[in-house]
Formats: sequence, structure tokens, C-alpha cells
Amino acid sequence: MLQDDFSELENIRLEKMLRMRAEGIEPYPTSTKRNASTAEAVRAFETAEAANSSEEVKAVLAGRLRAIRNMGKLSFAHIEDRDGKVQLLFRVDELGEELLQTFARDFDLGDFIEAQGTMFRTRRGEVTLLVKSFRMLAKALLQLPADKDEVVDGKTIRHAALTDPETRFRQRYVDLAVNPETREVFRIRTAAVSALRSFLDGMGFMEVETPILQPIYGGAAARPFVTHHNELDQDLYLRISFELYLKRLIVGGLERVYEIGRDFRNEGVSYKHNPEFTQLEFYMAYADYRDIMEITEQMVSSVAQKVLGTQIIHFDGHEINLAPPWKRLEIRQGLLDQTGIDISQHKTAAELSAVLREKGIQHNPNAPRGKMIGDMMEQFLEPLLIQPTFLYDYPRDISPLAKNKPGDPQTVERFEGFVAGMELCNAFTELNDPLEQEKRFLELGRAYAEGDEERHPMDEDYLRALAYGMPPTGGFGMGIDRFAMLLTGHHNIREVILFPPLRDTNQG
RNA sequence: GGGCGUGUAGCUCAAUGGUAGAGCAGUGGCCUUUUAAGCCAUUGGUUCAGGGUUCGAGCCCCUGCACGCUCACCA
Repeated sequence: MLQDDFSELENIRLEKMLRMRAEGIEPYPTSTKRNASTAEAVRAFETAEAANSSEEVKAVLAGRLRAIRNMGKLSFAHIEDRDGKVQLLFRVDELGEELLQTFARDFDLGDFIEAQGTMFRTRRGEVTLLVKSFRMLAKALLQLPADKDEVVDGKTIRHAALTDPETRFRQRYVDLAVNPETREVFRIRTAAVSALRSFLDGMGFMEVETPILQPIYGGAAARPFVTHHNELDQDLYLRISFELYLKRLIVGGLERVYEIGRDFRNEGVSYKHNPEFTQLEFYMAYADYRDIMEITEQMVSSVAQKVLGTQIIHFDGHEINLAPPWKRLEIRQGLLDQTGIDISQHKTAAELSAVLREKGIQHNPNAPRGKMIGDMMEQFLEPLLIQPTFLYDYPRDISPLAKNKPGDPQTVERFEGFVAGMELCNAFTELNDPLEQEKRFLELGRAYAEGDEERHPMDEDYLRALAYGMPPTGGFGMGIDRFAMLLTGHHNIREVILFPPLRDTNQG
């Protein structure tokens, strides 16, 4: 039982709760008469004050007790709700000795309280609720980590705030309850997703939902999670992308579709990788990757403006300006500038490997040409891309779903958007030639058969869909978690995921 | 998976191999009407777990667990 593990401190709270109940006071009532948030009440009072109104501002507030200062004949307290904090004053001549004693006796930090009264300003200048009546809304049996605040010259100084990452992530409810900045991170994340939706909705996109459990996974290079459907006696994969399903919808004539949802990749974790992550993908008929670049910079900058009130963000010590236009850097040119190697002059893996060796550049000589170029990009280009930059024109053999650049069989119309040296999004002109697509799948299959860990199954139905005809289409994908990292300035993906995965433990 | 690091009271942190501590919170007291992280007193520990070395281990060694950073794979 829960209470078997209770400490002395927790048993004291438990006894208070039981005593209240024995006295006929319900410590967990079903409803409250709250009629304003703390911020609303303060605002209402300040408005009335500014208008020199003589009318009392009454309010019923509710929140978690964050500070209590009992002083004999009066008590001060602070309650906190989602919007902020407000001070409560309990006075003996308002409440009588007995009620005031009740407050001091029954209420602890962390309890939820309802207080009804009138707003006023103390001699110290703090807008405060003078309490006429109050009531327990929910007794807290466990003690929240201490984080007493001290306000010095208008600045809040935290004392002993909860910082232990394990506790913060395993018991996110405590982190949220105690650390306002954590609440702010998730407010920003939610607002960003909402702003992305309205941006796309405003462009006539249709939000759709496609299968998460898929018989054949595809649309990205990643190992999937496998699960099993008992009734069908069939293995299913948790999707690694939405791509192939969304493009089927373009074949179907929906023209502009997007999905925001979870992808699952059975890979390692890092500060920018989580096994499940939230992805935005959109597909737009009659657009190519140039159009998508413009939409991207427009979308990202306008969402930042809407959510943060600015297009300037701070990340990893950098000040980054998201305002369009973003820099455009052709991969071939970028690598030429950084390494002196013109990849267009080295058309096979062997040739490229030779020149890399000549230049003394570390590489895997057995890798395919595209992979080699990808490694070069990672090494020489990506770390430089602090300000928003579109890297464009990718090697064909690492882009199996993108359309060739006219007249250049080794290059495709694809770009990735980088911010703060981190890949934020990936987009291309979609390959809509069914026979070419089949060829690409087959090439992939071969590459993987030759020793790669990932095996990519052929999606016959997707090829059939393409064979019915897909209009020229631009497609786009962006990791929402990474976007949230940028907007909140966090350098770790777990900080922007409410319940990041942690290893299971029996210690509770 | 590899490397490095961390694990001490509810929280934040101390402690040459020699009596486990502080602040906050908790408990008790002070409180006489707009303040105070107030003041005084006080409770609280399987030092992550299990072995080992030692007269003696929070500290040294081994094993395990969890977490962090980092490398690899990937977005």
C-alpha cells in the first residue's frame, strides 16, 4: 500500500487529512467555486485601482500552497496556479481565532486551497487576497521538493530548486509543479504545434491521420519497432515515417495534406534523438523543393514570431535570426569551398575515395558514394550552419524518394534546413515516376543485402499508387521536438518531451 | 554498445581512511493586525545495492543498478 512507505513527514500529513475527515471536513471535495485565476484577479484589481474605483474586487481563487507564514494573529500565504502566484492574507478579525487556527493546523505546503475574499494592496505594495473564507480542495500527502523563493529587488531568487534530472523526468508532475520554467517549455511547445497547424490550415492543407501500425515500414532509413497482431497473426511495425501514406493521398487528389504525429525508430538515444519523436510532414501537389524552401522559412519564422514574439532565438550560446530569407548553400559548392573537392568531378565511389585519401580526409573507402558525401557534409558543412541554412542538391543514392535534378543523374532535388548546426527539416521534390521508384527500391535492397543492418522492404502498393499517377509534388518533414528545442533554447531533446523514456527500475 | 563522470536527510549540497554535517522543509515555541526564505529549540541517514581491503570505509578495490556527459547508429 502507498502509505506503507510513508515517512514520518508523510504520516504527519496523512494524520492531518484523516483528522479533517473525522471532523466532517472533506479533504478532497468534488468541486470548487473558483471564478478567476491568480493573474486574472490581480489584473482585475489593478484595473479597478487605476480607475480609482471604490468598488471591492471580489474573487474566489484556487491553487497550490507554495508558501505559508503564520504569525499568530495573522497568516500570509502564496498560492500558485498555471498563471502565476498571488498572496493570501488570513486575518483573525476576518476569520476568528478558531478558523485561523484551522488554517495553521490543517494546511501544508503543496495542498490545494480555495480562498474567497477581496483583493487589496498591502503596505508593502503586493496585491493580495484578504481571505473571508477558505477550504481544502486537495490534501497533499507527499511533500514537494522545497523551492522557497525570495524576491529581492523584484527579482526572484530560487532556493534549492529541484534539479536532479532523474527525478525531473521520472516524476515530471513534480518538475512541473515546482519549476515554472518547465511549464513554460511545454507551453511554448504546444503553442508552436498549434501555430504550425494554423499556418498550414491557412494554406489550405488538410490534416490527416495515417496508420501507426504498418505491415511494411518505409519512408526513412531506420530500424523499426516490431509488434504483433494476435488475431491477424501478423507482425506489424511502428511507423518510422508517414511519407509513403501521405503521398498515396496526393495520388488520391487531396493535393495538400499534413500530419503531426509520432514516429518510432529503434535506434540509439542522444541529446537530439529519442526513440519516439513527433514529426510534421506535409505534401503539396504542384510544388517543388524551391517552393517548399520558401514555405519553410516563412512557416518557421512566423511560428517563432507568434509563439515567442520574436524571430531571434538563443541556442547554445548563439544568437540566431530565423527571419527569411535563409541562406541557401549548394552541397557541391559548400564542399568545394571547405575541402577543395568538387564532388561533381568524382562520379564513382572509388574516384571520390581516391581524392579523399589524397587530401588526407578520414573516410570509409567501402561506403557508397552518396554516403561518403553525406559523411563529408557532416564533417565539414553541418557544424558551420549556425544561422538558418538550406543545404540543397543531395546525392541520389542517399535519397531514394526524391526526384532527380534534370540533367544530373547523380543528384536529386532535396534540401535539409539546418539551424544551430542541427538538422531541423528535410524536404524534396517527390519522385513520382513509378518505374524509377521501383529501381531505387531495388538498388536499396541490394545495398542492404550487401551487409547493411537495415533491410528495406519493397512497398508494392506504394508503387501501384504511383503508377496511377502522382502530380509533381513537394514534400517536407520536420522534427517537432527539435523545433521545440530551438524555440526553448534547450540543448537536450528530453527537456522538451513530457515523459522521456528512462530505463525501468524497481526502486520506484 | 564503448569511454568518462555522478549517486550522502524530502530538496540543494558539505564531510584528510578516524564521532555523518549545513541551509531550506518538517515538528515545538515566540507572534496582538499588512509580512519574515523571521527568531529560538528540535526531529530526521541501510551515505544506490552487494562483496572485499583495513583496527576502522561516505571516502580505497571489485561487481551490479540508476542517472549525466560523450562516441558510434539514426532525424
